[in-house]
Amino acid sequence: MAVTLAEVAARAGVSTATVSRVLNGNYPVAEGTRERVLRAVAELEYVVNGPASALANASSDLVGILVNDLADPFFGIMAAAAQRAIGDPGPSARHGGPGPRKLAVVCGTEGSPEQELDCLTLLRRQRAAAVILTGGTVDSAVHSAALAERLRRMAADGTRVVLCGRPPLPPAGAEGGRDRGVKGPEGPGGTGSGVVTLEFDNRGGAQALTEHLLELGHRRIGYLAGPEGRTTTRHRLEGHLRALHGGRGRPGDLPPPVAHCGYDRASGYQGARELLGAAPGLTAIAAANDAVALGARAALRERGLRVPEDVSVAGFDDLPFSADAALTTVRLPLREVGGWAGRLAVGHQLPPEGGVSTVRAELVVRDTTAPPPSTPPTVVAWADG
Amino acid sequence: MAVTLAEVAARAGVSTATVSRVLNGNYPVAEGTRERVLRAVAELEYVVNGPASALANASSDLVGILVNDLADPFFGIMAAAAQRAIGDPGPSARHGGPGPRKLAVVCGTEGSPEQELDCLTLLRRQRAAAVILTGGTVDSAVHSAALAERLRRMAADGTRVVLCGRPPLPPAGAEGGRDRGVKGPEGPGGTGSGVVTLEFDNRGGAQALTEHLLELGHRRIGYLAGPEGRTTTRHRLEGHLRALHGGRGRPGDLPPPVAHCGYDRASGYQGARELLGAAPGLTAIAAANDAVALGARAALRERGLRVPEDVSVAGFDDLPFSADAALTTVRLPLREVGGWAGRLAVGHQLPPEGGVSTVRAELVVRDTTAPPPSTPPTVVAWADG
DNA sequence: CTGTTAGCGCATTCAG
DNA sequence: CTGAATGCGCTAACAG
Repeated sequence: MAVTLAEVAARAGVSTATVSRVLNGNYPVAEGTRERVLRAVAELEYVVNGPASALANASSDLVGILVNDLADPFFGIMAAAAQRAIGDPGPSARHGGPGPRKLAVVCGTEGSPEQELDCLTLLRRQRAAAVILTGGTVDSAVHSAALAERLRRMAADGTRVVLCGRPPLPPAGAEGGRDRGVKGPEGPGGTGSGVVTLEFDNRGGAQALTEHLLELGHRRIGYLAGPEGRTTTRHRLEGHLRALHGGRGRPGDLPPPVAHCGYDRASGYQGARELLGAAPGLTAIAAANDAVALGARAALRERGLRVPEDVSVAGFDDLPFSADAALTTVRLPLREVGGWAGRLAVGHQLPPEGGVSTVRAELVVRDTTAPPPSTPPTVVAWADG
Repeated sequence: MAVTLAEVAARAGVSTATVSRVLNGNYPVAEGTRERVLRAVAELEYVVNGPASALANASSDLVGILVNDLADPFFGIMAAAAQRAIGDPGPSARHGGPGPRKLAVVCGTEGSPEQELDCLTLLRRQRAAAVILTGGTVDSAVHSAALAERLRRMAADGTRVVLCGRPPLPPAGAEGGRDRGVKGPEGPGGTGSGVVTLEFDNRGGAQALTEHLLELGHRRIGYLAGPEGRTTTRHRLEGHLRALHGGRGRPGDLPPPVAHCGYDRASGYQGARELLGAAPGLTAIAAANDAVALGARAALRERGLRVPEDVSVAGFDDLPFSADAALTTVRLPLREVGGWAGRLAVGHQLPPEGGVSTVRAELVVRDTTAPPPSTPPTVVAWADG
């Protein structure tokens, strides 16, 4: 059904071994022979059979990138950067040959642990060379133990595993299953498991943001957290609370107003309405991400509140549209980290010491935050229930 | 390095063939045997070797989804829907077994023909079961001929090919290369090439939108087209011009104000400034997509123009954030079409008659369009050059 | 119902 | 430098 190595060999008047050698460029071949082979390849429009090749040398050239939400630019940006880095020939492009370029593929998991595991299984089947898991995950001990187990096994089998924007795996701990005799040459030592982690400093970023709000003079700050039970949500919330309790702005006795919602704009809109209903005196709202912040801002404006004159609003991530909206937020170098993850996945770059690196988040102050009004803002009733 | 079928067979006390049979569930196996095998599989945590399997039956369970921009929700939404449809067991899930679930992977091409071709090569190598190409492409005869050639070859080799939100392939035409003897059993007849197309009615949508503007009374309508040389850009622009020239609103002698820009929000912001500079009397701006429209709106507001009181603004696509922004736009059922494409790719659904289906675009009127002001809007100077 | 036997297309020893 | 031979892990005929 498709041209094979043998046909090329026949056309070039050589053996399959020779063709294989020129194609892989990892073995000396006479120039003349080489040319004839290349010509035959071109004429026949030969394309290597990936599966056969993968079978023969026990590994494919495919790298999986797992994302929680394909439609969210937060993931899109990282995935695109990682993919670009992976497609890149890399520094080791010594031979003129095209080299074994990898195919980076992204899979959406909808943030569900089950789908994440499923996806890993499918990639494992394909003997993927590496997998990159992006973004936070469900904040559950059993899930993370299962996932860690699985990831460690893959790493031990030679698949490179990189966590990107996700906390490190929990320690091997607990029921460390029997070693099934199979004990191949343990891969790169280093971090104990071969899994490398590029973690975001979500706590630090959120803390810095809330501190900024406190410094401006805000004392009653609402927080729109993301969906409950996710690591990113929790870490950012922790940072927020730490700022509240640690800084000068001890906000009295009232518990800090917090509402959970989704990570999308519509959720932010809804969440802001709840928050205002429950805690009317707010002069600022910090959100778990930019989309939520923008939704909140829309809700505020609808209620007749000006941003930032009456109420300040801030987000997290600094996605492209946030700059355009002049949103105060916390910048995460998504593109850079994605590229880094990609390079790690294909071995173009060495992992950080200890296998874990924490990526700093940087406060970006723009136009949606300002000192609170001297008199509490006037609030009109909602248009509807 | 990994558990193989043979090991499972040994553990279960059966032959490899039997194990293969229970795993594929496509052949009768005694209940007792079946159980033993399944147990062995579980105990050994066996995972099929994809490449080996693909090699043995000349096709893998992988489906490629090509998108122009991973970070753009326009593609994200379609890709996510397609992926979901592909992961779905489908209507033919007769056996309780997990069945041959497909792995849908998305690859970003940055809209570049070269990368698109590269990506197809890599997928071809993997013997992908199907590929879905989403979104418009470069509007060049040579590129589309090359791509068509390639796609037809893949289709002939048994790969299912579906075009999603992209115009149909040009006819086999011109230099229809010699048939290299290889003439496998021609796939599904129908459209001649086996390539199925789900096309968006970009012209019709754009036309309807501009007609809406004309009906409101606008006579001087600016158009923010997307990047030059792309099919989507051209089709939408054509629809706009058709409305202008065909309808009641013959806009006098002046050529319609059109500016090209990128597909992102920042481009829309920039483009709107250009447009206003070149054609000051505008009372409405139609944009190639929602992101551009929102960028334009930001530029207008910055200039002190109210939307829609002074100037109307409209987009295209109806992405989620547009509803929240109350943007008048043209709705494309991205999720639905993506799902459809996914089902076509895995054969869960039959292709449309003739292999081509045009998906209607629907005008969605919201709050950013209104009749033009009775007196031309007052325009203040830009803050900077 | 189940075991045996061939390849699938390629990379790689091992000889020349 | 090159060719012949072997096996990767699995599926698909064929026998039993």
